[in-house]
Amino acid sequence: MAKKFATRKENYSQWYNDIVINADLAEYSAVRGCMVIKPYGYSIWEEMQRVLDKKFKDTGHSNAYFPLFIPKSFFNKEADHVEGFAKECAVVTHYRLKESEDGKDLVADENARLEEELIVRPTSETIIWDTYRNWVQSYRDLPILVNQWANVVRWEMRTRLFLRTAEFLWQEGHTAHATKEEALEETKTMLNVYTDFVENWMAIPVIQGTKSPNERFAGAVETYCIEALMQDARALQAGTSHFLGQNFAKAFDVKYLSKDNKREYVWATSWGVSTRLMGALIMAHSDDNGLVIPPKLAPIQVVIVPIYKNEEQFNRVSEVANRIKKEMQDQDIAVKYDNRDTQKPGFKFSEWEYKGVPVRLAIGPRDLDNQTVEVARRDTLEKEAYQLADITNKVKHLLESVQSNLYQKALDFRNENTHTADTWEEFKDVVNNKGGFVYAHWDGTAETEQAIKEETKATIRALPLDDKKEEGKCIYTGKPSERRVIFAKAY
RNA sequence: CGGGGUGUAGCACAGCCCGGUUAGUGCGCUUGCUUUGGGAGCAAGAGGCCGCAAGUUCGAAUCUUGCCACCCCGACCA
Repeated sequence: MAKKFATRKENYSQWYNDIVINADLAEYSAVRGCMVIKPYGYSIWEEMQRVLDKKFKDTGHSNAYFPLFIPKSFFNKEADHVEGFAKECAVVTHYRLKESEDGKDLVADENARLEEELIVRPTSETIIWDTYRNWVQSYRDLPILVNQWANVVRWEMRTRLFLRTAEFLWQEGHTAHATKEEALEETKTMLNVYTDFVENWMAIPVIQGTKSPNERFAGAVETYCIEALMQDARALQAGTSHFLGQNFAKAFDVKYLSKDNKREYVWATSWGVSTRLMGALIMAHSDDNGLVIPPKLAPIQVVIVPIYKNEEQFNRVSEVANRIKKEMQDQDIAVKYDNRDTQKPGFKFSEWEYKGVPVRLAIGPRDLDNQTVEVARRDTLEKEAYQLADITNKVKHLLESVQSNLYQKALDFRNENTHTADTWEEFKDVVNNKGGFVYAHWDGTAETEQAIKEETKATIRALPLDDKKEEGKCIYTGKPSERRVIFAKAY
């Protein structure tokens, strides 16, 4: 009998938590709001990093590393930026501990107070732009195309594994350009990199758009985003790419001398994705049997489970299993032969299924006699006996098929959960009873957006990039509108 | 920061109201035998500052006070 975990229908957030914990992805730590990412979970993140890092480098970027700590005064320099992040900053005030009076405890040494307090970075724009000032003098120094892989801290009140934790891992790209056009192009290039990654590796369809002023990154002129839909019909922002204009260049006085010998402020972008993508991966594909990982990001793509009654059988099965393993490794398939003799086959089936391994092979005495392998695919749970001959190629195609099937399923789901609304009543009905993305007219004001949010909890997820102009009336105020925007309840 | 809840074995919990032998149950763990094509069975074991501190009492997991931590629901957010 299978162990009982929550199903999506019963309790969606419990289902999510069960998967994170029982698939061995992460666990709560001793530190409030912070998690331990366990080896299996981290290996998925490493796959994401590997793919993204290559894409960044292929588009001309280099990695660098900037400090974890940021002098408090840096934060004051860009007004919107401070306002956006001040409420969730961790502050370092002392640099030494000492024994307390009663000798039972350690306390911050009041004689070791920092002259200037340090902020633990919630994002690195300020420290980076303070640094870039020294890197830029001439147009010949531009562009600067730098990315950093780092941890950041945002002191959240309520946290959820991967989706929102006080500390999280991410990458942040920070670029500097001579012209506005070039910076804008960079912003869009990186949005496309993210789109390509999320759609073709994570197998999650996304909508590209820009953010409304309310949802825009603190300090950005324009925020581009990709929005994905989870299985509970809530939206999740999967990545953002910001056009920062000259805001940070002005705040940190970063100027260059142009060809015609004029002092000009540089133009900036920043862009990032975080371990939150792990949450997206889980919620987009997994089912009531556990995690489902798209093959292109699976740390283990194929697991081989031997079935045997005695040592003699085990040896014969292992011989075949090891041969298949070697053959697959030569074809760059990540394969694991689970030859533990401490667990039974049924246990292994369940375990690997719960951990989302895309393809499972089982080999037992019957297969040896018939020259077959039992092949099970995780996405559909279908099992089929394959002839042993040419198994590697067949599995390779199967992996491709799983990958595209997952994408198609996610796309179908999104299409089924995308609606339009033309009146306020209709809008409320869709948001409350159906969920999903709702295309609706909006008068373009922050007040209306705020009011809609307060009454329905739905926010504007994106002003889609590929939309067509369409005359209409704002669902809330009835004022004229030129286009539909996408509303949804979001993570 | 508001409202609610919980701290007892690695995990999930019972016991507390109504104080009284050696603090239990399930899962997990160890050992042995039998098993092995979808989470095995039987038997024998190991494992506890009952969140912390003080108080009441002959006696506290249980009653009182204080503290701490975490979880859930709201406001804020990638």
